[in-house]
Amino acid sequence: MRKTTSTNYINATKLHGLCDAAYTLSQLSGRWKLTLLVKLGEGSKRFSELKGEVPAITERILALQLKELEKSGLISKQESTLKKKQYSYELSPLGKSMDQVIQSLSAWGKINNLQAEL
Amino acid sequence: MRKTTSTNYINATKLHGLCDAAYTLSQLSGRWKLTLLVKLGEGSKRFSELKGEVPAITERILALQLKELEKSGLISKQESTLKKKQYSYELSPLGKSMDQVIQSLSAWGKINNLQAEL
DNA sequence: TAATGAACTTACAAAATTGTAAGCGATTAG
DNA sequence: CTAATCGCTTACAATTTTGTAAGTTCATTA
Repeated sequence: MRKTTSTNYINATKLHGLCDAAYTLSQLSGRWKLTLLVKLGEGSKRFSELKGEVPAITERILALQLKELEKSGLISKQESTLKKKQYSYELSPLGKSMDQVIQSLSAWGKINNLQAEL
Repeated sequence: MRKTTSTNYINATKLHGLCDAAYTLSQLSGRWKLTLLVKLGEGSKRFSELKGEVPAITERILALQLKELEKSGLISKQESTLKKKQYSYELSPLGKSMDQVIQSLSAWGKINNLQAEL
């Protein structure tokens, strides 16, 4: 939980007021969020599928990041109509509207991320 | 300084290997970096000008973020030809190549950052 | 019905980032 | 010559993020 009285928190808020780009970035901040959005861009997936596609993430962090993405409205969680207690995650319309942003980020990375040549 | 043996560090590296977008994001991570790039997109500026335009940042953090941006090659630091010990910062070609990314981030924020309506 | 697996949660610890306060050397203004 | 300003740096503390390890609940499988 964040302390809403800390300078840190207050600064973040101020920043979002004066820089739209920084606001967008804040919605994506968290080690794995962007990658999760990319994966969910391929279609809806279950918790364990995501865990499988991003092996290094721990269950705790995966749950945490999914919850935050849900809270910011970028993804939604659905319960299967067939089986109870079986969920899947998918991009919400807001999440889909990030498409252009994600494309740009990927494109720049593709050109400049030399490490990815491995 | 980052500990290159920590799981945290190793995970970041792995992630950049499997997601270009995440790599790009990592170049922008740091509370104020993106906003500094936006400001420098308007033209080259001096340390104190940047401090003036982003009041909440402290000198320590400003120096830190500028140094990191320089190290990742997104900006460059020039000494004035007229006066010694007077520097200015500007976007490097690599920094300018971020233009499309920054545009997307700004555009999405403009639409979705309700807080900016203040 | 006991065992298994999915999707988490909890308590804790380590690491990373950000902020506070003060100071310092060079240069410039007075 | 002296004081003020610029562009930092240092030592330290608070905050935030990320990871470890273990446990829980419900539902399906054997």
